[in-house]
Amino acid sequence: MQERECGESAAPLYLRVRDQLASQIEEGSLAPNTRLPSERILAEEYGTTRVTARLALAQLEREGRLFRSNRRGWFVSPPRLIYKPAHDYSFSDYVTAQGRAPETDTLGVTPMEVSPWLAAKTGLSVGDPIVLLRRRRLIDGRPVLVENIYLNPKRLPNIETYDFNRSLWKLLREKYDVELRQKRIEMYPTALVDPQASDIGVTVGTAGLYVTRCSRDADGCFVELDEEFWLHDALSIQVDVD
Amino acid sequence: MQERECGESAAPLYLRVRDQLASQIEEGSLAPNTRLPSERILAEEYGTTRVTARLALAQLEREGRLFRSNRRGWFVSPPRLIYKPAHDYSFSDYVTAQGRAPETDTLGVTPMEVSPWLAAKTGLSVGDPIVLLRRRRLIDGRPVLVENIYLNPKRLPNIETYDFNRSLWKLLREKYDVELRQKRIEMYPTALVDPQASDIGVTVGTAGLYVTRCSRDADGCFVELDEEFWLHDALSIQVDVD
DNA sequence: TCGCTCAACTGGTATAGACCAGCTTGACGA
DNA sequence: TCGTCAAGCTGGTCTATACCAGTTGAGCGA
Repeated sequence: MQERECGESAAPLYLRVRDQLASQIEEGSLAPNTRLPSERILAEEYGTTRVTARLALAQLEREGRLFRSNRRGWFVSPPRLIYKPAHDYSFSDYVTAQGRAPETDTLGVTPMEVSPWLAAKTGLSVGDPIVLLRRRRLIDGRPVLVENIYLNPKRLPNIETYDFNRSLWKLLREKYDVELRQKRIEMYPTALVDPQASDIGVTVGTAGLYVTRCSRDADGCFVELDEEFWLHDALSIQVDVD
Repeated sequence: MQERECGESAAPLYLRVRDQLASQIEEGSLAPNTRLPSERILAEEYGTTRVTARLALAQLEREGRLFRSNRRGWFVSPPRLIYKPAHDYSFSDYVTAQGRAPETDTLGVTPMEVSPWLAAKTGLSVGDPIVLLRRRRLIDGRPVLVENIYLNPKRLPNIETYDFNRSLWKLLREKYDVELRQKRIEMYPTALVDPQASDIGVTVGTAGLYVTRCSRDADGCFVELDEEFWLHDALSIQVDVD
């Protein structure tokens, strides 16, 4: 939208380094998913120390232009995925539609009991049975989110026996004849902490977006509650109303 | 949602400092808007250096639990404002409804011409007249967002002559008989840069949320495009669909 | 050819200082 | 009483260095 106007040498050194890297990204000499030179080399190139180079890199990371892969290096962020949480598209479908390659790992399926927090969100009673499904999703080989999905076994009997590496939405429709209505979506930016950070393979404190969706069927019966922990630079949310 | 399980001394020092501060915030001994001891004093208390203390503080800032006021110190973040961008509530009304005190500053009103970027968003033609309104909004005295509002003077003649410190939404309804339909909302987390960062009074690189809304009236005529730059810890987005 | 080991690299964490710029506060003077 | 100004505080930026932990890739041996 708007670009910083300042190019003065009055700006702090780390922001001048940021500006030079940013313009290389914009002009395309650093393509998406390209790995940058190491912090030590960058520091030397710009005649400064690693601490200052890291400030510049961290600034670009906060802006969503760079990401890091644990102890492997810094990379140029690919474009954000357009994500419409109000729609029922499957992850695979809309990632594919945007020319990217989706993958899904199931991290675990755990039958458990409804906690007070879950009860408040879903309308179920504390102690009711619930099934927790944890998945990790990748785009072009990069993990971009993990999700906790709480499924209502009353509405979805034997749900834990299916294969969750395919589209859950298609599963619900085909096997349980569920048509989702009412959906409440909440989201806010926050930092990723463990266990989500290590599931995604990023440092604790990496910026993220927390998204939660509570879905009910046409009768108002609770079907599933979804908690998603996204990397902050991986998505752009889009919602149409009216 | 989920809390870190680790309390082992194996964790990095800056995360152990983070944990101690975080539990003080949770148990309430550090109330919202309380100022923390200075970085130098915290470093001494925890037997470490300022750099490490700053790592812990920055981590809590990323999580949305602390915020800083330029060269004044670190403060405990108040609860997030529940924000429903799909609704037409006025900022003042929903801030007040949540027991907080809203304020609005008008930063400027500028007639200008539609840029290519704006043309793509609005459907207007490049070079058409448009009015840019820039405002800053505060909650309990803390600036939490700045916004650029692009108003269509064809639909809203003489719009630049009104007082913008009151609700724009009420103004449109009362003076122009506008009833907004169709609304396209997009948002993504990013870092705040100048000029938004200095308008809000935070350091360049502070985490933010970019929200844009494009509104049309019942005839599909473009009314206004809104770009909002929020502090990331100030809000929680809520959208209901179907 | 295949698998393993290990050295060299990466970023992650941490110390110990330094100086600068903006804010706050209190003493002082009009 | 009120405004001014300077001292002392705050965080913001920066240097120089050190060691640790996970990744990578080259080279060796079976």
